[in-house]
Amino acid sequence: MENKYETDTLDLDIKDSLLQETQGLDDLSALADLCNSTNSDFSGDSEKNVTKQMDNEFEMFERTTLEESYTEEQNSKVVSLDSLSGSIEKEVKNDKDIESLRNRISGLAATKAGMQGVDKEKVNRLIYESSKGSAFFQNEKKKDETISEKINEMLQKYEAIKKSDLLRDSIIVESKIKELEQLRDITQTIVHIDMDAFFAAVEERDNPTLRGKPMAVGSLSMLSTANYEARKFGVRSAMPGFIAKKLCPLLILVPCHFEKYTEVSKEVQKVFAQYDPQFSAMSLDEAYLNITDYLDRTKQQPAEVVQKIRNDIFYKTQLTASAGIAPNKLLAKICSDINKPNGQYQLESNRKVLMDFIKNLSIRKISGIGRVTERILNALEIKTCGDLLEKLVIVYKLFTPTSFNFLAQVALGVGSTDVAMEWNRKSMSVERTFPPLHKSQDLCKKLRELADLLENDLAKENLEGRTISLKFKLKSFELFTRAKTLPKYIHSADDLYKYGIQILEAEMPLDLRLLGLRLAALRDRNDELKYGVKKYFLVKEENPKKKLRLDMQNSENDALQESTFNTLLPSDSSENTDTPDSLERPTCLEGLTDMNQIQMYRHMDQCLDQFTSGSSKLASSNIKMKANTSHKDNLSEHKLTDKILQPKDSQLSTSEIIETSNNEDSAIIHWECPICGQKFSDSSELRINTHANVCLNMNSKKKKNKTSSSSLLKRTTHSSIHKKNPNRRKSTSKSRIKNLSLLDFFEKNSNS
DNA sequence: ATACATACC
DNA sequence: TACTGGTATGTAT
Repeated sequence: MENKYETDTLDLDIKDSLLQETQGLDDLSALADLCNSTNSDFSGDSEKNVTKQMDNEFEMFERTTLEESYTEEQNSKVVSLDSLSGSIEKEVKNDKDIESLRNRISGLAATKAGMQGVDKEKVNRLIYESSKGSAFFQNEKKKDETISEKINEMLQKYEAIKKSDLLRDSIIVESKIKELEQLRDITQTIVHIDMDAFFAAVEERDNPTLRGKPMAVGSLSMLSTANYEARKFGVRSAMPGFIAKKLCPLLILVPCHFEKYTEVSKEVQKVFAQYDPQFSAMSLDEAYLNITDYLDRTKQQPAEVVQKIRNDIFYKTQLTASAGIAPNKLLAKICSDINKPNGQYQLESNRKVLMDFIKNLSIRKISGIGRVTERILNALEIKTCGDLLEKLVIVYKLFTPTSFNFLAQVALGVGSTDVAMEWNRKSMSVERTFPPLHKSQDLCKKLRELADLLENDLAKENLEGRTISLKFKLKSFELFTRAKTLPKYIHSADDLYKYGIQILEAEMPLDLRLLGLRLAALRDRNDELKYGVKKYFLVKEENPKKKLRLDMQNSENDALQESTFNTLLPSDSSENTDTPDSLERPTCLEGLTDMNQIQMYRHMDQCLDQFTSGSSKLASSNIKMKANTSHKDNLSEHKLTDKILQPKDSQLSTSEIIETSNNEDSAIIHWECPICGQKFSDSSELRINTHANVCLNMNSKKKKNKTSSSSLLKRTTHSSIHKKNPNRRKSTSKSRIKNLSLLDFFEKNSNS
């Protein structure tokens, strides 16, 4: 069977060349990006050594060659970019890029061992032809150049730093290392389990005809996963099917059956649950388990337990899995790859063993270090975790604190053992690629489809959100996002469309190949009921017209809030003795019922519509349709958010609304806006916050002067040591933000 | 808060 | 002909 696909010779050649040039992996760069821009495996697997090496081999070719050409191009940029590109153009014939790409990949991969200096001409041709033929390639190339620039900047810094005195920094880094050593926990037994070529394996299982043949799950546009036969040809996950077909003409494409994989995944996860009920699934085919308890209970060895898990999986699903056993997630993940497929690897829970293990480990193996970071680190001559440890001072000087923290942990093989952490979602989105569209009508239709899809998904989890964002991918593959935080929570397709279209229209005309719609700042739709208005407002008992007051301290504490509700509040009043007039404005909190809600809602909607639709008119940025305009031109145009939000005459319109809708007879007044004085008969948190936000936006834009309070909202750059996800419930942090912005407003008022 | 980039599967 | 889709997070402004 193998002969049929002529894999034998290829195999050998590749193995040979790999042995001779293992360090070829060190030269990394772009073409991998070009052929594989979005990362890696869907059903995340690489394979057993031989095939794995083959993958690497292809990558190696792609990367080294492009690296060279880019470097060359960049160097010559200094001299004369025009002359160079001109010469390339003359030099190169317009063969079909398809053909040449195939030739290069298969041909050069097979002869890699001897092809050192061979190919500059060929490579130039490849770039030229691909550039000419494919917007995708062009875009990737541009991205790559941006990275190269960044790297150059960094290297310049590096030169400067090398000369400086690093003693102080070394001490800091040393203490950081000590700190991490203290933190190191090797008492846990963490397992990372990863199904082998998951999607493909399921398809093979259900259709044995496919076995032994190169096969991939996906379409001509994109593959999810390839089986091991296919991988021998260089076919990989996240590769477009039409390229895979060129690498391997006999490749069988099987369409994706996601529901089926989900079903199988459930079976697999049942097995996981028996060994660790708290296991965390990273995707359909992959999970972390902490089997420490299980080992204690059953007095078994890790390796035998993991073997059992894998047996169970096979028994239940007829599918194989690979596993890594290690003292933390970072290491377990790496280990699961070592004896893949259908194998496992245990890393002893011993500091020395583990340090030796990572010493020569390519940084790229670490989850979280992708090709960009890899390139950057490589530029600093950091290729392994050992290098990383050695050069940690440099890393400290050149990277942000967050990145340094992460890399320091990597360098020491320190990782989280926290498998049970619950997850909660922060956003929900849908996006679709289509043949480029430019007619606004068509685009609107697409948006509508997305809105319907998203509404559906949101409903499944009973979510609503107030930050809506659109994603645009131009025909040229350039990517843009536009987001807007609304003054109210939304979830319906109508609302998603209504607000989405405003953003979309503001950017037209567009020539898009993809449109995406996302909703963030989510909360459960019941939260509005659960965390009622009392949280934000406290009442001064002795005052007949009760006072409104911000409650920052108690916003998260229902019990406390309950108890203080009928008292005047503020424990923090001492520090806020300078409270502005606005706080003294009488606000009625009597009878927290929801009378006249319909009218209220109508009013708010009008108010909001006024607010938001006024904004879209002002927006006029156009995402460029042609490659003529430069990216930077574009960037400057993006800064129109302020304009969008500028209320201008919205003050007027609001008061108009007040007058029209605030019918004296009908409304029982429950509260009065401390900002604009508007009276409301509704008491729900959402309405009040919604209104407050509108007012805040209007008023804060009116006053241009910034106040000290804005520093409250500023992020602190030097943040936590270990960026562990605190996983707070959403509404908590959000309440805080709201309170802050309200406070912000009041302080501004007091200052003016 | 927004835009964009990187990363993961 | 044809280069994904969903989510999180880091970085810069």
